[in-house]
Amino acid sequence: MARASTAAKKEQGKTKTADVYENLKRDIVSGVWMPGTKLPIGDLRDVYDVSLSPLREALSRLAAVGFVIAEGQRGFTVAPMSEEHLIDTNRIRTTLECMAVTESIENGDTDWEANMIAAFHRLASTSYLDPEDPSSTSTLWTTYHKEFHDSLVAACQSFWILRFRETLSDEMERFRNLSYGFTARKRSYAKAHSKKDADPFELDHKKILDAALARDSEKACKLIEKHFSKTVEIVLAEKSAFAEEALS
Amino acid sequence: MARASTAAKKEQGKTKTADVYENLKRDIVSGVWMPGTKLPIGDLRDVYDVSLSPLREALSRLAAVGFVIAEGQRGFTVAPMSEEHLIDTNRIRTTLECMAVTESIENGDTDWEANMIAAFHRLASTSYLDPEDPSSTSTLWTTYHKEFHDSLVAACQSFWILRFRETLSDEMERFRNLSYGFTARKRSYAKAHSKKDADPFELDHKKILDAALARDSEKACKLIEKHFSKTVEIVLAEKSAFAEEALS
DNA sequence: GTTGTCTATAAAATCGATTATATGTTAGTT
DNA sequence: AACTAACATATAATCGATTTTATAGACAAC
Repeated sequence: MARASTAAKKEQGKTKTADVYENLKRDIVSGVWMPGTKLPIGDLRDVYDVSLSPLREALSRLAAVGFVIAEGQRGFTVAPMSEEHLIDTNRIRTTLECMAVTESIENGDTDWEANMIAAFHRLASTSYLDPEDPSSTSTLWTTYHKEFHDSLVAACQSFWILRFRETLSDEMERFRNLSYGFTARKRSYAKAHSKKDADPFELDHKKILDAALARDSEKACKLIEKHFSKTVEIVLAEKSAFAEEALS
Repeated sequence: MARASTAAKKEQGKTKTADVYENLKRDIVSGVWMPGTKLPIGDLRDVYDVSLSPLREALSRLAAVGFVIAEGQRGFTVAPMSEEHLIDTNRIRTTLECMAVTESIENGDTDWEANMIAAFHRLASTSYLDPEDPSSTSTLWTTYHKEFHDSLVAACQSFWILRFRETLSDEMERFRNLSYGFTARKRSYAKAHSKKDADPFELDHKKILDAALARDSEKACKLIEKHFSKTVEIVLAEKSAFAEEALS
């Protein structure tokens, strides 16, 4: 069976449900639980070290969001992935993300600008590859990457756009993580560059940042669209883990 | 306390969680549980006649979708409503709905057309007002109304559009149900028309249907946008229940 | 050999009881 | 009177056990 990255790790004030939710989601997005795989609550209970109630609540939430499929009387399954689903996810994500930046650019104040610049700086200063394991992306980079993109849309006022957008961002991250294309790309990238170089997307991010600062929403949207479709192309470039049949 | 419309009513094959989910959602959308209201699990347990587990699972799902707010260690609350939220909901809903019809028009076959026509016919043949209580909308009309709009987008292939769109449709129904404007409108409508007349939106629906059948997506989008904003105007026309402070 | 039914087993769903956390109240201090 | 601390109460969150439902395997009938 797949080895879950996280067992018990409860922060203060949080509820166990919230913890399991985060851990489960992280493990699904990072591919510990593969698409289509059965999620036997008995096993999960042991792995995450909680009782059924918080576990099932977390699974229910994940099912409502779309990362998990809940079938009555037949338990939970990791949401499957496919090429069509990738295309769909990227398409809707792009649309929503463009709406989000556009609004963000309209509403953003100086603090918003400052936070974007700060987020970009953190991202640009972080090694793309994990120093310990140059075949995988640094978790810190992943965090900062997410935070940078979040900072772009932080001034968007729309409750629903932000909510939907986040779901789709996470789903795209799952595709990235399960993509052989990305893995292969990272290997060759590691060979070409020595150590703590800039990441291969840094130029993209810089351009997007500049467009946002220039309040040029049209340009920002176009750049984001390109940035996103580049990702899709890499994912599609090689057969990917999400295309395999689910194994138990 | 508010009187929940439904107690136990379990269909065969379904899980209790799914039942409570549906009943709770219906009661929230129909205003039995008002926006901002606390949802004490102990009380709900009695009202819906289930134990904590399925109840909390249902609440978790509702929280993930956005109809309920879950605060760690402080339980569940009905999602609040406001004018801004109404505007936002309608705006995003309109965008998604237009994408959905456009795609549906691209992909729809003769069956799709037939189902739309059938759904429209059912809707047009149903009295808008409840014969028993002419101050409220007939539940049958509400069902057929939803089914008609669903039929329009039924040929849309996008998983995410359909999913998000449904959430927003339900949220808009909640606004309609809690709107004094709609209530007032229904009263005057009941006076003007005698009995089983066509509903006030029938012309709108007919136009939208025709545009869809003519495969004119641009026109369909415009009509839908108008149709939706008419609803928003009515809701905003008078002070509404969702604008009141939540009472226990 | 295939199909169908029954049984045994495993898994999911649900319950009632327990524990942990928050909230409200009272008493004590300045 | 205002503030704080300790307690009591109410509510939420969690657990372990029970019940229900699905699934796999054996056996019988055709």
